[in-house]
Amino acid sequence: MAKRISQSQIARELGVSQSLVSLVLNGRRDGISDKSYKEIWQVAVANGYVPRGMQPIHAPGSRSNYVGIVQRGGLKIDQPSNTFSHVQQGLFKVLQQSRISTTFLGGERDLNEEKLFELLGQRDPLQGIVILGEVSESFMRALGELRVTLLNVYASAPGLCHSVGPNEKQSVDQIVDHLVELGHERFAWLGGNCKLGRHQMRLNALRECLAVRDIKLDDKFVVSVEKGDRQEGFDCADELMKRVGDDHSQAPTAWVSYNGLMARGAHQFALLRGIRIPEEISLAAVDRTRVCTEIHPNLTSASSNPELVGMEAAKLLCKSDDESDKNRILVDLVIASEFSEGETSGPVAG
Amino acid sequence: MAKRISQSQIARELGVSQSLVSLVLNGRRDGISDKSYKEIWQVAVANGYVPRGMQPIHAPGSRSNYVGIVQRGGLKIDQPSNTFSHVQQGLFKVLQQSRISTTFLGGERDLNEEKLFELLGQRDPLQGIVILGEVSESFMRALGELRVTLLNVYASAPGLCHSVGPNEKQSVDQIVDHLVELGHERFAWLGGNCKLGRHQMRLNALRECLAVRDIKLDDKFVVSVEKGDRQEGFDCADELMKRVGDDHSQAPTAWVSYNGLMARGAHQFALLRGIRIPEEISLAAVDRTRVCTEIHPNLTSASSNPELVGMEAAKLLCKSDDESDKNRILVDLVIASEFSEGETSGPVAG
DNA sequence: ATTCTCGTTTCATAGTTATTAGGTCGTCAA
DNA sequence: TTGACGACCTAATAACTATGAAACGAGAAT
Repeated sequence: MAKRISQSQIARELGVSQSLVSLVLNGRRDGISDKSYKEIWQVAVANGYVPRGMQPIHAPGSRSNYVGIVQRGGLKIDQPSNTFSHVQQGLFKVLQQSRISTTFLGGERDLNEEKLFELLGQRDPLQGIVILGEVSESFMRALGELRVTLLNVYASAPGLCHSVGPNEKQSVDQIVDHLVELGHERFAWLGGNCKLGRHQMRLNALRECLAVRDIKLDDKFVVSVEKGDRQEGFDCADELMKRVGDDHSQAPTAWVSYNGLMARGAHQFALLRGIRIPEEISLAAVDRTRVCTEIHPNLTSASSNPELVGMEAAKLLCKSDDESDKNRILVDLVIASEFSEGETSGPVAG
Repeated sequence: MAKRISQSQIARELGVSQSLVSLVLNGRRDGISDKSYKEIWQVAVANGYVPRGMQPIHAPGSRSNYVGIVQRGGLKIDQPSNTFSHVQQGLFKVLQQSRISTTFLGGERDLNEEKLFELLGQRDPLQGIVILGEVSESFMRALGELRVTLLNVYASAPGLCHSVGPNEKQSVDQIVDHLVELGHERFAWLGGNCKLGRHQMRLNALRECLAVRDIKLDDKFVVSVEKGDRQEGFDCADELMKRVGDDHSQAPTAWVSYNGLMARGAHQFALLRGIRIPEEISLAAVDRTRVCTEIHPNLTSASSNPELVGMEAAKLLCKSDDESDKNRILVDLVIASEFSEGETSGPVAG
């Protein structure tokens, strides 16, 4: 580690006295020329001068004023209508009671190890960082280098940090239960974000929940695409109907979609094609965000309440420093799923 | 001003040596008992010990590490699909280059003067605060007490702070121009957030733009409601069609909506009722957010790009301290509007 | 009991920073 | 020319902090 620079060195470099440097760096302005003031600060900062006596970064268990937020790659701040904005709302609700505020650090793509250090090096330490969604392991390790409590929501990084997530199995089970009770036996899957583990979890859960009830999910009616927005829901429904073709006897009567946004897209597709929901097709989504109820018809849906996910995450972060460092026990919370019957599901036709 | 406390005083208070205090406050952990470490930090912080050599606050043109964000009442973080998330994206884009991050302070409702002081009293000062939307003057004054640069987007508080906003007149003019060119002469307004000045500005702009072209906006076809979300668009369209009644001869052929969300709601209403867009009705929105293009049909729309609004706001904040305090000149920026022809507008029927 | 070891703390002092009284150098008016 | 003044800066030194070597004390090993 290079030796720290001293005020005297700064003074020598500029040909002034150490006294002057001291005065300037402590903010004295009267009786000091603007030129000196600026030059001295400039040299001080450029040479990485740091104050003596205390490095606030090392303060233990001091509640910091900030919690950082990092998003998985592929998301930008301006596409938030999904789950994560609810998570943030939950975080905010709890954290504001401790006068902690949340700060957005960036997305997986915007950040690398170097940038993270730059970003966090100089300011007061964060209470923790919440990672929204699934990020690469290398990225997670880079975050780990920061020696800050990490917490991953809607994804887990086993062994690397805490996590809070939804109960996918239960959500899908609630949906299937409801649809089977209505008489549905032929299901379709409208899948999005298919590269994410989350998609696989939901689809697998669907297969298993159907299997338990002696129903097989026909691969022909499993449509999955890369993203998970409204348009993708529309496209999936389109593709699904193409696969169904003219033989309607075996066509699925219940569509389960990866999330609420896609369900809305699929619903719009149905409206355009004159497919009546819920009379002909029942539509349900694994979701519990605002999109389910933002407009009629409300979506039949089940998932863990993302606001609760955020609230639990916040509680975990607030607690984390009481015991902290020693007992590095990682917590994985699974939030219970809630089911809501909407206007997009009904008894099977005929 | 009270005299600053020294390491030796901390040491005396705890009955340890100054050396130990020095080691601890510089973050040394090996060979130091946890008890000492915590006690020393605790006393140091409690007594307001500050490091020597430099007070970064006084650095000239020192950028703070944070910009605060405050939302108008009536919005929560989890209902962001609208304009402001784009604004935040723009802020982020520019600010991250200066290693500044944004931090959410709360909504107009969550905050009062006292809370603001609590929130900001102890941490390093903010580079500035961005106020999203229209807030009460008393709230704005409370913010003013913080002695931080303020900037209002999508609203202006004349004489109190900077502002950056869209060019409503131009947006509406572009829309009207486009629709009139297509032959439309009978217009309807689907208005939302009617209590906000923004709504009035847009509606007035529409009246004026039509007047210039010798078209009168029939008050019968001006529908305005309190909120401005998808459902409200649906409801407005519903109400509008009720007012049209059976006499279709004078029915409006062009619907202009307050924003994109409401246009989507109105579009869904049209789909349900079998009203064909754009064949029977042309639909346009004052908007430039993702909602315009998130799914087909793209909306015909015009407005200032909210991301640009955010970017300009960020630039203003970064600049604001170079000259800063002395010349307290308030800036009001108006961002040019962009028009985009979508799939929801077409030549008038007949 | 003695010696060793290890974790913790202090001593002693070199290295840095704060502060006050005073110096230098233009400028301006008598 | 002179001296008063103000803006800017430094010398000198008091005050504070950092750090390697040494000390201390509680077990563990001999």
